[in-house]
Amino acid sequence: MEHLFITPAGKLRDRWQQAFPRARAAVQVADIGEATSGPRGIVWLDIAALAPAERSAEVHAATAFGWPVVVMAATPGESEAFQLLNQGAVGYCHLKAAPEQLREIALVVEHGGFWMPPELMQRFLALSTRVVPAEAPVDPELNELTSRELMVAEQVAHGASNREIAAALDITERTVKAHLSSIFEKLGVRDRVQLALAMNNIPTYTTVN
Amino acid sequence: MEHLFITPAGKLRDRWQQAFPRARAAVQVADIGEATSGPRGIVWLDIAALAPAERSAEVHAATAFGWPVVVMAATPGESEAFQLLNQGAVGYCHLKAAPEQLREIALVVEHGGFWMPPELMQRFLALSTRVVPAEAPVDPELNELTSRELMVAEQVAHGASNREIAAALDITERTVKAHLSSIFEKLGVRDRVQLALAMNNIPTYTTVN
DNA sequence: CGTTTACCTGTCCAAAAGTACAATGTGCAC
DNA sequence: GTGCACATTGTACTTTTGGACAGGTAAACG
Repeated sequence: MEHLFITPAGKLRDRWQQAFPRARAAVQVADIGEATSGPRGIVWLDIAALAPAERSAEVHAATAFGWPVVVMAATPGESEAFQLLNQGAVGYCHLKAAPEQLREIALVVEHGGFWMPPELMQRFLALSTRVVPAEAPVDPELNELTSRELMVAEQVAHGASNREIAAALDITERTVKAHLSSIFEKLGVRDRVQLALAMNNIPTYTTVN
Repeated sequence: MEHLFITPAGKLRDRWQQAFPRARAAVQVADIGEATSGPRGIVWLDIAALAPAERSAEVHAATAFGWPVVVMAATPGESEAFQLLNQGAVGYCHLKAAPEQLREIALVVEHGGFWMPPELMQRFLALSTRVVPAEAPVDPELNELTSRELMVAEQVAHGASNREIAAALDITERTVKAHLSSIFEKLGVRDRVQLALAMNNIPTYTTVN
C-alpha cells in the first residue's frame, strides 16, 4: 500500500512520515506520472493552502489517478466536506490528524469505506433523513421517470437551480434542461415550481389533471 | 474482535461463518446480556424479515449495546439506508454480501469508518452537496408580509406564474415582480421555487458558494 | 404639513429557464 | 446484428424571471 501526499510544500510532514514511513510527497498529482498499474495506494490531498476553486480541480485530478483520495483540510467544514466527497474523495480529515488517526483512516478507505470526523458524520446522517426523500409515498407517475430524471426532479424538489443540479450531478446545464423538459412532460407539470410542489405532494391549482 | 449476528433464525448463515469463524448468533440484541466490558466487537443486524417499525427499534437496541452496528437488508434502499444509519448504524449492506465483503466492512467500521454500497454512497453525496443550513421556519416571518404580498406569495405557493398572479389580482406583471422582490427579501429565499416550498413548510437546501 | 408606508407602475437589463432541432455514445433486448 | 431507450451535449431561440433605477398615488400618523 503506497501513500502519496500531495502538498504545496512538496515534502512530508513528520506526522505523515510517522504514520507511513514509506510515504512519498509531491506538489501536484500530475507529478506522479502513471502508476495505476502498480500496487494500490492512497492519495492524501492537502488543500489547506488552496483557493476554493483550485480544490475542486485538485480533487478531480487526484481521483482520476485511480486511488482512493483523502482530503485534509485546515478547518474541516461540513459544506466543504460534502462538496469534496461528492467529487470523488472518500475521506475528509483534519490536516493535523495524528499518525494513529491517519492509519485508521487508511484502513477504512482501502477497504472501500468512507471516513470523516465523527461530528461531521453525525451531521451528515442527520441531514440525510431530510435530504433524501421518503420513497414510499411517491406518485405512480414517478415510476415513469428514469433514474437520472428522478435525481434531477429530487433536486428541484429541494429548490435547486439548474446550475446547482448540474454541479451536483456533474453534467452540463444543458443536460439538466433536457431532463427537465422530459420530466415536465411525463408528470404533466408546466415548470419547475409546479414540479417542486408535485414532488412534495402539494396540489397546484393551475395544474390541469 | 467479536462478531455478533442478530437474526430471526437465531443461527449463523454459512456466509457469516465463513467470514468470521468465531462469530456468534442471537435472535435479539437483548439475548446477549452485558458484554460492554469485554473486547470490542461488531453487531450485524439482519432486518430482512422485520417490519419497518421494528427495524428502528432493533437498530436502537443494537446501537445501545455500544458496538458498531452494521445493518443487513434484503433489498437495500436509499431512504431506508439513511434512516437506519441516522439511528446510529455505521454500515449498511446486502444480506447476501460475500464473506470477503463482510470482512472489508468489518475493517472499515472497526476503525471508525462508515460503509454503504458504492451506488448508495454516490447517490447520497450527489444529494447532499446542497447541504445545509436549513433555514428558517417561515411562519413567524409571514407576519412581515403586507396583505398584498401575502396574496402574491400564496399564489406562488400554488404554482402560479407572474402573469397568472397579475390577472388574478388585477395588477400588472411589473407589480407582481415588485411584490415578489420584497417577499424574497423579507423571507430570505432566493427565488419563487424556494418561496413555494417555504410557503408549504418544506425545507430547502442551498449550496454554499 | 411633512413623513412614512403600502401599493402601484414604467423602462431597461441580465440571468435563468425552457423549447426546438440535431447529434453522439452506450447498453441492452430481440 | 438491429432496434430502442437512455444519457449526454451542442446551437440557437423565446419566454420568464428578477433586479436596478425611477417614479407615481393614497392613507396614516406625528
